[in-house]
Amino acid sequence: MNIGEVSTHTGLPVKTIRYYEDINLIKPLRDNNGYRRFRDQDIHKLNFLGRARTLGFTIEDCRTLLALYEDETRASSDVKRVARDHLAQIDAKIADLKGMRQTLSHLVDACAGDDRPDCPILKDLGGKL
Amino acid sequence: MNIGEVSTHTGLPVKTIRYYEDINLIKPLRDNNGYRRFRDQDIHKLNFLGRARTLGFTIEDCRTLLALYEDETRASSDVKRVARDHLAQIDAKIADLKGMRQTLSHLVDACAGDDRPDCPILKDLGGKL
DNA sequence: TATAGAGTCTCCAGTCACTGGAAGGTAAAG
DNA sequence: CTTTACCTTCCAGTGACTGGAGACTCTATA
Repeated sequence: MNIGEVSTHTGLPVKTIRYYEDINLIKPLRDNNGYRRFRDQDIHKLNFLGRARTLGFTIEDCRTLLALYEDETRASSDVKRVARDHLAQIDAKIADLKGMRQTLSHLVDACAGDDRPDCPILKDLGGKL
Repeated sequence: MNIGEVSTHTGLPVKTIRYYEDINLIKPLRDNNGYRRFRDQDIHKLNFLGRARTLGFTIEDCRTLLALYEDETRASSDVKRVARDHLAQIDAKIADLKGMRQTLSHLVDACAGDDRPDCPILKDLGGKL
C-alpha cells in the first residue's frame, strides 16, 4: 500500500504518517521509485498509534506502549503503570480546567454583555474586586 | 522596579516578562544602563496577564482583553463574547478529556497489572477486541 | 580598590506533535 | 502527450514559553 491509501485506511494524515517514520515509530519499506510501501504490520502499528494518541498518550508513551506490545514477554504491570500515570495526568488536567470553568462561568454570568463599559470580567482580571 | 523584583511581585518568571515585552504586550521604560524599568501600570498589566493566563486565555485573547481593559468606551458585550468563546473551548476540552478518562479507566481497571503478558490495554490499542 | 556574586542584557535554540508549502519526480487516466 | 493526482524531500511555522551562552552592570565584602 502507498501512503495515500494507508492514510485513508488509518484516518491519519499523510504528513503524520511520514512524521511517525521520521521519529522511528514505523519503518515502512521502499519501492524502487522511492515510494513508501506499507505492510500489514505497519498499518497495524499506525492504527495502534492512532488509537493511543486518541486516548491522549504522548508520542513517547506511544513508543513505550508499542515496544511493550511487540514484546511477548512483557509484564502487564508495565503497561498498567504507563496507563495509570497518564490517567493521573488527565485527571489533573480536568481538575485544572474545571477550576477555570468555575471562575469563568461566574464571571460570564455576572457580565451584562451590553453596550455599557462596566464589566465584572475585566474587574476581576484587573484585580479590582 | 527592575525585572527581578517585578518577577517576585507578579509571580511571573523573568523570561516570561521579557517575552511579553517581545510580543508587545507591555512596554517598560529603559534605564541608562539598558535595564528595564517597570512602572506601576506595567506591573498592573502583568498581573492582569498572569490572571488571564491562569484562566486559560490565549495570548491573543489576552491582547484583546487588555485592549478592552484600556478602552474606557468598550462595550461589555465584547468582553463577554471573548470569555464565552473561551468557556466553550474549555467545555470542549473537558468533554474530550472525560471521554479519554472514561475509556482509559475502564482499561486500567481491567488490567491485572501483574507479571503476566496478557493485557486488555494493549488488546484495545491493537484493535483486538 | 579589587573582586566575587548576583542581577541584567541579547540572541539562539529547543520544546511538542504536528502542519503548510515549495520544488521536483512518478504514475494513472484520457 | 498532457493533465492531474500522487509521491518525494526539505525547511519553516505553530503556542507560549524555557534553557543556555556570552557579555555587561551593580552591590557587598575583604
